[in-house]
Amino acid sequence: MAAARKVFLTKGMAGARMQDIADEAGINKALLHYYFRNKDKLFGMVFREAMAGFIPWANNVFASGLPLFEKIETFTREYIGLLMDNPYIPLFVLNEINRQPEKFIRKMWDGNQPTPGALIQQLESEIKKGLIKPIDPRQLIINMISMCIFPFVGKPMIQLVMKLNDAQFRQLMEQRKTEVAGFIIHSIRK
Amino acid sequence: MAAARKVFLTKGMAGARMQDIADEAGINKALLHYYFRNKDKLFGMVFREAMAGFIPWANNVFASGLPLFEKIETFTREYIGLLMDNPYIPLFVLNEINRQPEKFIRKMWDGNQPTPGALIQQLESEIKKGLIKPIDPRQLIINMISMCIFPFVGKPMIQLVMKLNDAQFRQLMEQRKTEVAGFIIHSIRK
DNA sequence: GTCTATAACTCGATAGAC
DNA sequence: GTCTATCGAGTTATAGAC
Repeated sequence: MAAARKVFLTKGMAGARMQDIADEAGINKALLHYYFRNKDKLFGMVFREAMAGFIPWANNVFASGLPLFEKIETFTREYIGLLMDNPYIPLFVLNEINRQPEKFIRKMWDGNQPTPGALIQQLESEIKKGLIKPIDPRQLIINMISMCIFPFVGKPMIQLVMKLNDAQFRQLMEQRKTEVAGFIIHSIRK
Repeated sequence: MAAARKVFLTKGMAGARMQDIADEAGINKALLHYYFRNKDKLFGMVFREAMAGFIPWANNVFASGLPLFEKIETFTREYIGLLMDNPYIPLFVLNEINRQPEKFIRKMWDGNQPTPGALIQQLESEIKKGLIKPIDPRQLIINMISMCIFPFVGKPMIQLVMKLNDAQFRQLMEQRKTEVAGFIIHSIRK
């Protein structure tokens, strides 16, 4: 499974070879098929595992009883931390969802959906009370998620354009753990 | 070329088949090879064309003499507009850069790089003068690009979670053309 | 469980007729 | 230029010995 994770995450479903995975695991193709039956099943396991590591976690933060600003700080800080440890997951997941939307909805979408509903209600409530500037809650959530995830999807491009080595990129992401929340809060605070 | 564009953009290099492209174009594989020699050359043309539509354009806006806030408004509004017309480009490009970084730098990186240098200097200057709140210019640029591009990379996920059909998603993006700049400017204005 | 050998199939690419 | 037919490499998957 560790070998499959590594190969699928970096090469995607279409680009990965069972031989690559077998080599990575130090076994041969036949044994790999013996364990996992076929490529589709193995891929499905890796994919579901990748989603499972993020969605329930995000739901917990969204549905937590934290005050708005603390919730935003917690989400961005911990989400970016999670992505620093799993930088290939976003591109992998987004890719496969885009390439096979029907299959994804049919087979992978198992009631464990991300539900930003609680956060949307919280935002609407605070706007109503006049505590923060008016903004479409959906736009704010898209902004927050974008700023957390995109740097990892665009990592090679960012490193190239800004001339950063891996250590420098890592430092920039470390900085983002607090910067992103600050950026959002500055924008909506009255 | 139109057929190749369509197939490569949606399926990627590894997932695309010459047969798919031939079918899409209404010809056969042999003729496709006759025109473009091989898959790699055809892919290269599509890829370079995809990059060429965005990078020189971004450079022009970055290097334009516009005042800071107008520059941000122009960039976000027009970039999102461009992406609404070419929604598959970002995931396609980011994917191939991630999968083959060496090949990309060697063959595709032809001196036509995006150069946010002018915008970085402008931000540093305005911060020094005390006209906007202090912020790392690199983080701000990453934030801006993230909020423009990510919604298109994550489109199927967003539509699923927020229960939006294509028309509703389009409307949300139309709204973003002004919302994103407003969000940024609120955050850095003193 | 683990291996070698190979079947069955897909896909890029070419040969050669028209 | 355009087609049919086919080659040859690479890939998933299985058969069968140990």
